[in-house]
Amino acid sequence: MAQSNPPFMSGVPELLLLRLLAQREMYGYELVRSVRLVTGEAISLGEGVIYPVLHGLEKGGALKSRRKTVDGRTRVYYAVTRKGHTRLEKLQKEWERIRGGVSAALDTPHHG
Amino acid sequence: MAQSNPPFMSGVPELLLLRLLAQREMYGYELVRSVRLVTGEAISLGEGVIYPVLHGLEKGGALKSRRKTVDGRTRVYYAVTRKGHTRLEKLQKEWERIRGGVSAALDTPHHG
DNA sequence: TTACATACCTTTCAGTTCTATGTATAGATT
DNA sequence: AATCTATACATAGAACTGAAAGGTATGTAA
Repeated sequence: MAQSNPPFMSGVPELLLLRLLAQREMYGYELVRSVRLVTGEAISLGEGVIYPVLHGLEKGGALKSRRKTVDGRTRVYYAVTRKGHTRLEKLQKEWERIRGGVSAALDTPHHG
Repeated sequence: MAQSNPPFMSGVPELLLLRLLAQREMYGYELVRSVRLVTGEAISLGEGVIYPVLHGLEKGGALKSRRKTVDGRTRVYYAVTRKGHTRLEKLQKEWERIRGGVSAALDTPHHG
C-alpha cells in the first residue's frame, strides 16, 4: 500500500533542512545522508522529498544556491539566507509549541 | 489566506483524541474543549477537524459510540476499543520516534 | 424574538509528503 | 568491454489530512 503520509512528518523536512543548512552549506545528496545522521537514524528522507523542498525554499528566498564541480560531478550547494534564518526561527517556535502541547497531553496519567 | 496546512500537525488530532478517550468516554463538543485544556492552550482543534476523525476512527474499529440524551440534548459518546488501544500505542511510539529525531537535530549546536 | 452556547455533521479546499521513476556520470569490479 | 554501484539531480502522481466555512437544531437567558 505504501502509506504515503506517515503521521507527524508535516513540516519536518523543511525544518530539518533549514537547520542543517544553517550550520554550513550542503548539497542535496549530502543532505539525504546528513538527515539520517543527525536524527540518529530516526528519520530518513529520500531524494524525492529533499529536492522539491529545496526548490521551494529557494523559490521563496529562504535559500540560495551555487553550482560547484567536484571530482567531475556537478553539485548544487544550498545556503540559508537572512530570510531563511527568520523562517527557521519561526518553524522552531512552532515545533516547540506543538511538541509542548502533545507532551502535556501524553504526560497526563491515565488509568488503564 | 488562512494557512490550511500548518506544520507539525499531521497525525496529532488522531493521537490526542485517542489519548483523551483512553481515559474516559467523551462526546465531540467536549473533546474540542478538552484538547485545548490538556495541551495548555497550545493546540486547538475545531469541530470540523474533530468529527471527521471520530467517524474515521469508529469506521476503522478503534472507537465505539453510544447515544445519550442529557438535558434534552443528544450526545454521541465515544470510547476506545481494544483495537483503538493498539492504535494509540503505535501512534505514541511513532510520535516518540519523530520527536526524538527532531530533538536530536535541533539540539546539535550550530555556529551562528 | 433575539442572541448565544451547545451539539452534531458535511463539503470544499489546499498543502505536503511519499513512492516511483528517470537521467547521467565516476569509479570499481568482473 | 561490460557491468554494477554510488553519486547527483530531478519530476510526476497519488494519497492523506487538517482547516475553514457552512448547515441544522435545541435549550436558556435577555
